[in-house]
Amino acid sequence: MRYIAQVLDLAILGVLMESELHGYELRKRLYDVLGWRATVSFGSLYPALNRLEREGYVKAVESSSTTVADIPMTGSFSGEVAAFRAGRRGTVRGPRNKKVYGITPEGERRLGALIADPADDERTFALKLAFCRHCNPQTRIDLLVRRRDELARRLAEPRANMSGHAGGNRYVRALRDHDTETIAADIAWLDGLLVDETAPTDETEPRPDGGTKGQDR
Amino acid sequence: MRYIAQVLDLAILGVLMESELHGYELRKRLYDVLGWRATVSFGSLYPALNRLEREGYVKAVESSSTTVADIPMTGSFSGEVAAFRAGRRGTVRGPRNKKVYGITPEGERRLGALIADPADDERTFALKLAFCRHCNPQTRIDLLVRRRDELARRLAEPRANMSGHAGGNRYVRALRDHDTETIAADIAWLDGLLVDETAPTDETEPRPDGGTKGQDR
DNA sequence: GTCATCATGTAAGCCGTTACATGATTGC
DNA sequence: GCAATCATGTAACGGCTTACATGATGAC
Repeated sequence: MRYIAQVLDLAILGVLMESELHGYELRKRLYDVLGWRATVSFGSLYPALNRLEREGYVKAVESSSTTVADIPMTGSFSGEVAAFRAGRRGTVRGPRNKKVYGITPEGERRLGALIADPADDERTFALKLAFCRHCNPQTRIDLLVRRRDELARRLAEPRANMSGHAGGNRYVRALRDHDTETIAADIAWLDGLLVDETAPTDETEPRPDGGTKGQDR
Repeated sequence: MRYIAQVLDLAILGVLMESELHGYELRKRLYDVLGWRATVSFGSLYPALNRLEREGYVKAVESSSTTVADIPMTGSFSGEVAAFRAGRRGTVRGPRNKKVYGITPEGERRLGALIADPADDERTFALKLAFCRHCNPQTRIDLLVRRRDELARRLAEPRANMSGHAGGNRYVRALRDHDTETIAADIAWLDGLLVDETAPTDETEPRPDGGTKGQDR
């Protein structure tokens, strides 16, 4: 079975959707956005970037104005010389031998497809939600509902009928009870997001009174 | 770096500590105890059992009285014959070609060492807690404190200074806020467990007024 | 000139999965 | 007899990590 929704693809395309970045910076950004949830190592990040480039979803760009912290032209020449010396002439490289990637139109479509793909788990859901503003409202609602249903299913499942035998000790029970509460809270949160989603407010940010977080929690 | 605290070892030794089981049943029990958290596939379970047997932590036992649902002697003979016919004479097998495992004294020590090992993550923590009643109080407290500290660290970390650039959209914010709340709830839960742990109540189960769950949440 | 950090990559291996294969037992 | 379930295993592979290797750049 071929996985469609891979964590790395989602993560990379998602952050590249926001801005052009090179691998090293991309990883940091990913951490900023998703914290401990997405600790991607370089050993998997760089091969993934190369693969995505081969597949045409991202491409190396001149590290131009769009990049966040970009030293305009100082030292750029020596950097280029260094890159030249290093024999890296095949690809587009920036000053510090950086290779800045941008997302292609195909990549954008791919990201949309990844988010829309109904096969999601713990890891992919967070990523999909983080980047779901790039897809249409219905896909977004579907994502939230799907997640909600999955959590509801977990709440409903029998789980540990500890009648009679050892195994139902206090620690297992504590764990199970806490799970139940956490899942219930998650569902409430998702319901809140769904309300926001169906409410016909404009997508622009300000709105001083609580929109995402609010009174129902 | 050699991992000490492997999920499978913890899970297998932990449930075998409760009762003697064969692989198939063990997996179900594991699900009962830990739910979606520990979905171990047979493809990894059986090799792991064999490995643990080689290492002397578990051993095949006569599927005797201790097993939960054990058909005493009916059809047992034909089962043995079948097992004989199947050429399984090397090892101890039950009626349905079952191989029932029990934990050895070395296995118990191993389980204790696994629980005490300070390298824990999301997956191992739950398992350790589930089976921690088999280890001494201080190890248990250490485990809880370690987890608490880790979560507190996550709460404290800067995470997403979204000043200025795209990336701080409402969905990322919703995710981050929800994370914060979940972690805070987890810490409160751990604090509750720690209070229970330090309070000098006996470990026996009854105690009508809330012990594990309580008034502070 | 040297150290920390930035930056990119490769190789090996771990931990686990899915898919497949086999056979026993039970229920109908 | 036949299907569903119980029960155990193997083979292939997938995704990700750690450890290693290389080099550029900036700070001092």
